[in-house]
Amino acid sequence: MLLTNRLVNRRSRAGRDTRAAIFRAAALEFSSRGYDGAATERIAARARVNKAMLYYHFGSKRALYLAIVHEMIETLAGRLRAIAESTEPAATKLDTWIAVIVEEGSARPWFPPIMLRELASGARHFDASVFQAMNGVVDFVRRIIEQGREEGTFRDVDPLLAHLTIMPPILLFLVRQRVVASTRAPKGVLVPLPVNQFVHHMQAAVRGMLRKDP
Amino acid sequence: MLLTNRLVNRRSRAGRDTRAAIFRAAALEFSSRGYDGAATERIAARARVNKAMLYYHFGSKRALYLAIVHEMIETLAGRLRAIAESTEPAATKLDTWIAVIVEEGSARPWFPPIMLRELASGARHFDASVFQAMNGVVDFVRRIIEQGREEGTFRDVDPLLAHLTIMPPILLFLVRQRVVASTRAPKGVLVPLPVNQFVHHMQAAVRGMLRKDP
DNA sequence: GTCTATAAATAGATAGAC
DNA sequence: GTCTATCTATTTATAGAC
Repeated sequence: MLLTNRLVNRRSRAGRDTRAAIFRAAALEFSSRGYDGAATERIAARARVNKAMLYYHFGSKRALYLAIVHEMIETLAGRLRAIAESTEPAATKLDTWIAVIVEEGSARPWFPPIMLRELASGARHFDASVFQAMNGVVDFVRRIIEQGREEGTFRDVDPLLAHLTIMPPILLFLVRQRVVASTRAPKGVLVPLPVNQFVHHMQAAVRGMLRKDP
Repeated sequence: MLLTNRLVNRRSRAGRDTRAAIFRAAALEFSSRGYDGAATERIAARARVNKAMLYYHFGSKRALYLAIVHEMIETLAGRLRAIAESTEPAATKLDTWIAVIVEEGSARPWFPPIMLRELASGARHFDASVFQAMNGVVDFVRRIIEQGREEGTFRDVDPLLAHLTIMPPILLFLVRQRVVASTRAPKGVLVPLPVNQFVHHMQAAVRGMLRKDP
């Protein structure tokens, strides 16, 4: 009786902590090794629990992976939707758009590597809801470009092509940042670049891509 | 004695054919599954030879992988060097630059996925000579931008940032093309895009990024 | 050069005690 | 909820016949 008081919504405090530890450990393991390269053994070790806990809390390696992917995709898509639906000028929206992707990708260091690897493998481990979120994001780009054209500041650019020009450099920059951070005496392609400088560069590049006159 | 006539430079005709078959099969397997996900068993099956042949011809899974990476990086770096060293105007060089990356990436369908996955994992399986080739490529970009500034057509853009804006969209576009090709009733992020349209878009976007006026 | 057979290690997943 | 122990399949790699 007293024991059940320690249960909160079918899951104990310790249970939620363990689940969160596994989630984070798995995110890092998947991000540095990829789905196939990730070992449930190493995930458990990183989370300082036993391998069996992983199956108790998530059911399978695949389900654990999808939990991580869903969380990151839906968080980002939610923030990008808010930008598209705000009342700013289109040009300002795109500046924020870039800053937010960099921000969310930095807050979840596992996001860029996982996303890149999935795209490289034809999104082999994604499910329908992930594609739905991705399609939503392209639709937000479409709406922003349409707004910019109505405001007379943007030229006609295919939204998918625009998206394919904005997102990849950010993902690659962020994975590069992490390689740079763990490299001593970096040079060449691995010289450090401040995040702010990159954001400003991307904002300028995207303005150049959509500018009406040239 | 008659038998040795069939040997060519220490390797028989059949030996070279087998080696090439393994090379190609491995490139496709690595590209769709990644280094860890790739199985030597499946590579051998794709090449229609026995698994032991892979070790006879290449020594190890890692050596086989590096042979593929070296071939693709050095071929591309060679062509990009030729562009940088040509006598065209800088703006023309960048148009060709983009077209050539798309061309080489299309000729070697395994190139974009392998490259993306390596970057996602911090180039874990690369060796020093690969980094050297990558550094060379950034240096070619630097020279082209300097030329454009001397010609008075380019503004001052960090060569590494420029490279990080040009290469990633191309890699992502090419992996996307292959997903699209194997998807029926594609929509949203998976609608087909003609390669020519993408190349023109990228050329315009890069011109916009480097244009002097603003 | 090419094969079959197999060694040795490691993977994902589960049973069952507590 | 958490653990130890273990099952089964698959992995990279090699030995040895031809």
